[in-house]
Amino acid sequence: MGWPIGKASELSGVGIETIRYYEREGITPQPDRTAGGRRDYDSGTVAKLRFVKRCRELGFSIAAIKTLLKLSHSDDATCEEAGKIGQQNRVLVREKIADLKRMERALDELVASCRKGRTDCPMLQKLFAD
Amino acid sequence: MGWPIGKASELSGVGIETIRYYEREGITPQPDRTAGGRRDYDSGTVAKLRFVKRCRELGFSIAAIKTLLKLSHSDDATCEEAGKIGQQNRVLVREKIADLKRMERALDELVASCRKGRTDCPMLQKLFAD
DNA sequence: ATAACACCTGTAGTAACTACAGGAGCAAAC
DNA sequence: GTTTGCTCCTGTAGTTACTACAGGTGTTAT
Repeated sequence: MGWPIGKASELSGVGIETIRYYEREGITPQPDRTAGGRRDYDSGTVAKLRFVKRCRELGFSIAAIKTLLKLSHSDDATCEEAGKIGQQNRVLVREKIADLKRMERALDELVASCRKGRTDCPMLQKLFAD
Repeated sequence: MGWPIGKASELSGVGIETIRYYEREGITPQPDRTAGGRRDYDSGTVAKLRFVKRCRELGFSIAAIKTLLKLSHSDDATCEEAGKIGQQNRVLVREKIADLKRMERALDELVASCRKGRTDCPMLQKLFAD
């Protein structure tokens, strides 16, 4: 007897509905069931849930996490491969940062001249310009 | 006779399927139709499409863009309100940047020690740790 | 025994598109 | 005048990673 889904959720930080979603999607393994048909989690599956949670917080896609989980349970040297996936993700993260910084700078400029009581709006005008 | 959807797409930079989506969603107005039932765009609607495109590039949500479009066609002084929406969006953009920077720093550290030929992987170990 | 709660399955909704399938209009070449 | 090839039409389904029910069952505490 391990833990029911509510406890697994608490221990891993993954929401109950999300745990069932990960199971449906084949990201985490199907846990045992109790006589009454309820999910019964062992520490290994809880660890995998925690792993998925941390990976998501680092911006990894579900597809990448599936690969990382497979790698982490294979015998061959997988450090290089795992590192590559981490680096690829970092590239994506950096691209997103660059995009958002561009947005921030553009917004700074657009918002700067908006003021109470103006009848024209320079921001809207610039966005509408040819 | 204005332009067909393909030309409107070219002029505005919005993809054809996306133009039809914006119309369905009530973001942009329904254009006139030719005798044959094809969409016939005028310069005003093309301008709105370009506006939506620019707003999306600045990170505005579709809901926010709907409001901005309404504001831009109202008579009362809307500069303050528009500016507020811009500022709110900038806050969201900054939050996203902060999140992504946290991810980037964490990834830097995790990826750093990954190397070819290692049988253990410090990255995977850290992600799996209790 | 009953009330309250945790859990079950299955389905639908979210944001903002994107990608078909299957059909019809239209312009130019032959 | 018809055939080729292109653009366009509607309607529906898929994408990502969840989240939120509805309607029902198991378990625990009083």
